[in-house]
Amino acid sequence: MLDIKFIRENKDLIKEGARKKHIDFDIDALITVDDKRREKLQSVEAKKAEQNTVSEQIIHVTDQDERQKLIDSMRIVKEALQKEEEEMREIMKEWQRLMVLVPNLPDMSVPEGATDKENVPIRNWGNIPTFDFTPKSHIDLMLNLNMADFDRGAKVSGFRGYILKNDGALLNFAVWQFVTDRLMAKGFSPMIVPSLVRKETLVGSGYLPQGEEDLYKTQDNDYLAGTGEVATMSYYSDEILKKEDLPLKMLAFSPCFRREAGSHGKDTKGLIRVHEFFKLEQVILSEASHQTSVELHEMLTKNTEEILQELEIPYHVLLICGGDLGLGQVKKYDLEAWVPSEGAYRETQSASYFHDFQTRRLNIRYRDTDGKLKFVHSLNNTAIATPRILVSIIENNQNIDGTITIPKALRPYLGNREFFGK
RNA sequence: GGAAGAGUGGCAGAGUGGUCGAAUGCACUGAUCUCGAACAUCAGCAGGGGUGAAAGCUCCUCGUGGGUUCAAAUCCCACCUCUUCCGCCA
Repeated sequence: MLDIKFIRENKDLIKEGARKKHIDFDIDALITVDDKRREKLQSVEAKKAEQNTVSEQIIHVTDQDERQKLIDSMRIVKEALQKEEEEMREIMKEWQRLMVLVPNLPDMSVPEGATDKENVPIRNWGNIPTFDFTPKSHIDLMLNLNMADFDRGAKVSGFRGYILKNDGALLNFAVWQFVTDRLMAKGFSPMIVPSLVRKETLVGSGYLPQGEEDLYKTQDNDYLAGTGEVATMSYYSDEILKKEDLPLKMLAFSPCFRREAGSHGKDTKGLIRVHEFFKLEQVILSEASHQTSVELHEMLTKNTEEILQELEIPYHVLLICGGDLGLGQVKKYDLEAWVPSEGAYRETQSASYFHDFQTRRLNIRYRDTDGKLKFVHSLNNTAIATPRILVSIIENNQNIDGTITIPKALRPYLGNREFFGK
């Protein structure tokens, strides 16, 4: 959500931003509704002011006739006021509906483009492995080594179900612990946050009402969140933070649930796209400064790159184009890891910043040195998502005999073994 | 699942129909005192909106949303959250 004053004063910027994001938004319709809102507001307030003034008189008037006359006159004002307030409610409904559709402004450095095809690769790391044999998919590799079970996963859990077992389970634990250690060393506080959240929590973080389709809902009208960001951002909602505590760096672990409603037929096998997965998410709340947001965004991206580098996974970084940005995002980098069986990079991490777009709705503020309350800035980036990242770890490190070389960084977490399958 | 109670400013806590945006204390800020600090004394100190160049004027907010009333923190209804007790369970 943006500030209506800012919107009114920067109509052209908003228009240009929406164009760049390829979001169809009629700003003039919003301005028209806002004009109505202001007009009605003034009229309502004038009546209330009258009501307050006369109420004051009623208290002090001793003459009973005079008093009754005042009360009668207020009865008329009251009726008119009730009618106008009803009109105001209607206006506000429309106003709010439009306000949550206003896209945040993309950064200058965001490239033009309509779809993910126009995202711009800005750097590569690592050498794509060449195999003198036909590389197997993680599905075959894991089945052969008894690290996973997909048939029984589907039997138990349904479509896209999976079970990690033995070294597959241990590898997952190792990845979590490794990433947690690295980010704690960079000042992130580890947290385990709920996936089962209230509707208000999702509305506050902007995943509802738009994202209803992709969320699981319980019979108590709670939801299963698709990312730990939801609970983590809401953690400080309606609070005033201390400036000296900023930036708050959180590393949130949570199970994540996605219905994948729009992805039927995509990635139907294996661990790439599943309904239930786990994520360690970096979330930052910082002072309200564009410069700080930019610096922290680069830092978040670097953190994740370092993790992939230590895991020895070839990846590239994409600068996301306007049309592929979310409503609130100012700028986003996606990291994609190499998947040999597909001969392609697949998205594993995503780093964005929002300025105060999220925190305005969540009402997270701090008192700045000038004494004013300001909305904090928010940023987030995946630290690691499992089991998807296991795909790249396993496939890139496979050997001709079907064994898997364990990346050095993970060995301390796996009893200093060098291989799976030996 | 059953029963009872509670939600007021950054925090604690008073306030049961009009003089209440709200006593008091703590915290915080400034001044005085001091070589400096602590102590003490004095003063200031909720958030948001409208209008205005500004000073100012004005509206809203006592968990949330409705209602009663000329008038609601205060009365009524619904919902949310928390606490305590009983039951059940890990």
